[in-house]
Amino acid sequence: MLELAILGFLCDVPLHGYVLRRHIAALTGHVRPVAESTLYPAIKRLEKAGLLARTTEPGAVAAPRHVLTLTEEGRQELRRRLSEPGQREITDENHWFTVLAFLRHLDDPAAQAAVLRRRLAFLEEPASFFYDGDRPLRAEELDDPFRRGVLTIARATSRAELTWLRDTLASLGDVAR
Amino acid sequence: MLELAILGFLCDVPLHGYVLRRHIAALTGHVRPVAESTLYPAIKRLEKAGLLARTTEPGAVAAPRHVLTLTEEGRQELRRRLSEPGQREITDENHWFTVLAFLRHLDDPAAQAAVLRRRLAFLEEPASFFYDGDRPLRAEELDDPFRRGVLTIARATSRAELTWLRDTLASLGDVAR
DNA sequence: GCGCAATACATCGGTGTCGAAGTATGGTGC
DNA sequence: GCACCATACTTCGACACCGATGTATTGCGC
Repeated sequence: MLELAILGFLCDVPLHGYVLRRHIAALTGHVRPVAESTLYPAIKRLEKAGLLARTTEPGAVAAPRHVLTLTEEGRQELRRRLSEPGQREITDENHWFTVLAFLRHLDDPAAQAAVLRRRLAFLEEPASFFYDGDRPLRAEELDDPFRRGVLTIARATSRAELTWLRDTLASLGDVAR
Repeated sequence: MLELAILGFLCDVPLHGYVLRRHIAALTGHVRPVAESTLYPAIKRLEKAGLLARTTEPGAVAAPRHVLTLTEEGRQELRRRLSEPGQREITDENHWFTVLAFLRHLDDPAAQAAVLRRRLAFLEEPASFFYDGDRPLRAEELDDPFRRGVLTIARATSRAELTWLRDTLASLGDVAR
């Protein structure tokens, strides 16, 4: 998720670590802050893997800055991660939103639609948080107001996302089935 | 989050690891599966900390089962974690839902309301995923349909949750301010 | 009688993440 | 002139988490 965000931001324009950090903080920071000591090693990993290159510039205001540029391999890897996301990227909203934030970098509408369809399939299968044996419980069946809240909120999210997914798939020229 | 779920489930009734695993899978598994090799060490941690006790029973169907019971310290720790959740528990929906799933174990309505108010405060402060400088961008201002989706979905979730939060706070006898 | 799934738990190496602290520079307030 | 903050990046130890693999038992289908 973090690596995807790094690749995604650098795909637009070269950045140095500090600005990248602020970009990532804006994207996911209010929900899940990223520590500096997580970001910089992640950058190193990606650099070591040849996905991004670093050129040192004298710091405009402070310490020397490492301007990071996505390599061609990095660009390919970004497209690979976007077109073949892991299951966690599909099911976990935090990860999913990161995929969505950069999905435009996948220039093939069919490939974009394929990713959206995976999320659609996930949302369409009946799943709950609370069960009576194997039977998913509906909000109305719960006494607990807090658990009822979970289902109420999840349902609202799901509904909004299903609508958006179907609309967007249609506008991508995807044939509904 | 995992530890909270373990404590929460065991607060109701003693369970052995395998059943606990299925309970947790039902609660959060469709979004974020928990590996066996994560659950059992977590159980050991909690046991070592004196939060739960283990009694070995001959397995009804297979290997001997370790029936886990929450100790009095465990019960206190659960209440502590519920009444003073970390910031991540408030901001990250995955964690927040786990808190909500067990918030009823906090028997004081005022304490429950205090937790809900923290989430309310978080949702009420203006935050986006995408910015133009410091100014949060609205869905309508985005060209990217996928980023627009993120904002659309997040807004729907936020709206539903705010409604639910205010209703529930009112029914808990909490005075709106 | 054999394979296979489900039950039930344990171990282990690799790695991602975090908190805390450290280094260094330049600008601002007092 | 000095503290303090923002910029910009690094190092380190601790540890939660994961995938793979192992062990053992019971019950089912064929």
